Amino acid sequence: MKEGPDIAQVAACLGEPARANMLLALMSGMALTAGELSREAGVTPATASGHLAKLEASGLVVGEKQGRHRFYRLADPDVAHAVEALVTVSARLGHMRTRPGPKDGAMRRARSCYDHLAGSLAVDLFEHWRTNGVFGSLPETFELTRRGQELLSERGIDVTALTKSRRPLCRRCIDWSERRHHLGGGVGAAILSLALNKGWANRKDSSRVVIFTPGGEKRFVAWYSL
Amino acid sequence: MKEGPDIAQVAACLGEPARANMLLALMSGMALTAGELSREAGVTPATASGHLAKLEASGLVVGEKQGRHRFYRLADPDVAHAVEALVTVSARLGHMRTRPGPKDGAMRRARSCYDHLAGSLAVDLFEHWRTNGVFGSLPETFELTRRGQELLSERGIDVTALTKSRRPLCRRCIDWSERRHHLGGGVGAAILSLALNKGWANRKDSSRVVIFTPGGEKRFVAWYSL
DNA sequence: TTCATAGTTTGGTCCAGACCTAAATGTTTC
DNA sequence: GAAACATTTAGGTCTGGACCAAACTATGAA
Repeated sequence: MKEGPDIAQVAACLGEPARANMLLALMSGMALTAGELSREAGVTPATASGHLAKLEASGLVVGEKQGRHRFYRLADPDVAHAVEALVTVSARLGHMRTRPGPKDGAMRRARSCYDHLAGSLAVDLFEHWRTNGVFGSLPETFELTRRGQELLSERGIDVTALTKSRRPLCRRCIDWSERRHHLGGGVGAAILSLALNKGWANRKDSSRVVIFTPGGEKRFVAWYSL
Repeated sequence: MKEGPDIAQVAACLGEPARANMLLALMSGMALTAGELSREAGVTPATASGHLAKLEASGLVVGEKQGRHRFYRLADPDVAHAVEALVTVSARLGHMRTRPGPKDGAMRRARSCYDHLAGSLAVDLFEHWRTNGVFGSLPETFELTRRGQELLSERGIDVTALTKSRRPLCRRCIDWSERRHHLGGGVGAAILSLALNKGWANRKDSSRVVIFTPGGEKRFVAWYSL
């Protein structure tokens, strides 16, 4: 009848409290089992199974069987981006379910966005690298300059390995607390896992907050500074 | 009970075909009356009125009374951004609302989007002018550069008359088939009517398809080329 | 004034789909 | 093997909400 994609089908999937809760839980980037997601959503495993089948059929999540578990994760960064956009709208409209609390500050400072780092810390990093010529021009997805490649390699990120993946190396991603861009894509993901591996930061379980230790934050800033 | 904004409430609003169609119609940035939106959505005015009340209560659209009409428009750019993100996801998943038909090719080439031109031809024009400095910066609505004003006047568009109207001179408008921008606003409308008046193109009745004659299309491209 | 048009409210029908329990299917551990 | 756990399927209930017709309100036109 009309031109254009059928956004209602996708939106309807998101517009169900149980499914929305599952997707928000998956926004941390971690794959979760069907059981964990059913608890997250507050429904029985049977109901959750139905929801997950629907989400998978719509292409919003992908499931992978592993032993007697089945792990689900967001299908791709576009989905995460859409969820973030909805979060932005509903946050702006004051449909918050929690009041701003102590955790909120930490959330604004650093959190995971899908599988990379978001928050003011991540925005600072992006800004610093951008003004220092690490990236070329900046469309939605983009590449590293030669200088950028060297800098990252020196800092322990295996750029050539990342290049082999089909995933874009760098992607700009809007940060909803800062309203500016931070770095996503393969490099963004590598940075978050590096910070976690070095012990500079830890995920707060079952939440998107990433907590940097006092020393860890200093070392992280030193690490990315040029 | 969980942290975070209540995305389900907003998503549920979008997850209803009638409401989704209304929002997509509003993505052009133009304010539309309740009646136009009811037709766009394919429901009776009564039903549409209920939907619009819901959309307004959720803060996705704002309505403004003007005489015996009531004009609705998207509440703010964040809403447009969320809709775009959903379009991206659903387009990638191939959940298109159209079935490919013979008309589809013509439709993709040129059609009317309210009162201005959309489709690949319109996107090309916009792209060409943009890269040649006809416009300044490009927020939602924007102005012509001095150069742009001269170019349009030379080409038979009375810019000073358009300036007098309250309507924005230029407006970028998302093109559904191309997923890029084309030109709306007063100038966009003037271009379409110029093409029709010169006999380069005709509207196919009761459809949005605009058919350029073979010679007309050549002359149109020559007309806008710099 | 009276008529026409735009929009909303009301009342009622009807169906999609969210939910549960119970039972079936798989997988790992003992 | 059997027992424990994870997940899916089957069957059935029940509610939210999408829809329309008709009545009502408000504005503009004749």
